Amino acid sequence: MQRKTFRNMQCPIARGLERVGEWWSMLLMREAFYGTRRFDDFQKNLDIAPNMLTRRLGALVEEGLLERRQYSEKPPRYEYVLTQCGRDFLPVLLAMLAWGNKHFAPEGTSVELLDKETGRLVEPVLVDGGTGERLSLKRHAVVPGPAAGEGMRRRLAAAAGFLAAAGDTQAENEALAAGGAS
Amino acid sequence: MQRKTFRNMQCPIARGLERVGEWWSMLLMREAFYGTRRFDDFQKNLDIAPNMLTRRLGALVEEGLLERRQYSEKPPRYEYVLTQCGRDFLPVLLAMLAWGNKHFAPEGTSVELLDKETGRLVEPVLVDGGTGERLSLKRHAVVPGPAAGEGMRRRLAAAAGFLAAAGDTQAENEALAAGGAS
DNA sequence: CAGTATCCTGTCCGATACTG
DNA sequence: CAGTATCGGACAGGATACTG
Repeated sequence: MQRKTFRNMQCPIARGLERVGEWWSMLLMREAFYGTRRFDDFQKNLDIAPNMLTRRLGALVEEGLLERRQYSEKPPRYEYVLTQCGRDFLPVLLAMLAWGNKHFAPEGTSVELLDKETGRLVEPVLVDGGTGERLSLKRHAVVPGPAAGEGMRRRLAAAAGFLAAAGDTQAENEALAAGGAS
Repeated sequence: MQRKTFRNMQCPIARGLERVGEWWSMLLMREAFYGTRRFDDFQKNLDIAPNMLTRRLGALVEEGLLERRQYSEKPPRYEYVLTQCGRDFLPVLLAMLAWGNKHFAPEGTSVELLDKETGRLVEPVLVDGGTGERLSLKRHAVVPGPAAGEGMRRRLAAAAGFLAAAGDTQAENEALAAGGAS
């Protein structure tokens, strides 16, 4: 019973983790966004063993993040391209990128986001698409959705109380808004 | 030599993964944001074995995401609270939440984000804090930073070419902007 | 309540060799 | 070029018992 399966859990984060929780999965996704499509390129760029690559690639295909597409008849050749679901994963990657840059690059950043129009560096921030407001613990809360079970409702009720309270303190107040490099 | 260490890699995503890549780490962080501070509460809420909890909690403390704080003299009692670095991780969690809700909740969502002022659901979106523009493959690019080595520069040069090209296609054009539930 | 101490197992991952 | 086939090791994770 090595690992519990999170699939049946209500938490969307756990469900997401179920698909990209393996060590290589997110790195493979990063590569896919960099434009890598071929087995061989994945292997060279990531320095991953071929059998592992086969497994992870296969898993991502099965989960619907990548699509295995034949691009040559003879010899038969396949490439791996992002599906819509896979493309929607990009924000997670960019949030990770921002976080990594902010906290784990003491000697300076190696990868950055650039606004090609202004030529300035991008500061990735999470906002509400509807209002444009930065997500903040003061204004926003985590609430149960329509499919939430009884247990989840109780959990979130407790959490909501905390989040509201936390919003009152200055430190935690700012926390939610800060997405990346200050 | 079980797993390669990503610590020395230039990629900020890999570096981040090094801290929260274990299965339980992100779930522990989620719990911390829900307000869980005590060992026992983590255990009950996550249904995790106590030895594993000790290990993961200790790792997160060591990585600087959590702080172990004594809140009682006698008997000595400790609690685990988010550090600044830990709080800055929230955007990643929320991006995951949005992605999970969008793609892996066929029977409806169980956890949602609410704007307490308007009473409307939040649509988490990643934007450039400077310009307020949604991140898009058309307008934004990944570029090497000051600390990028030669290898990284070459990699990103190739990637930038692809991303620019991808920005021309409609599907991939929209992809970057969509953070969560449409 | 907040862990520590053991023991066990699954599997993630690495290394290497081989194929159409 | 794009994988498949084996083999092994390390460790994440589980179960359970025990302590101040």
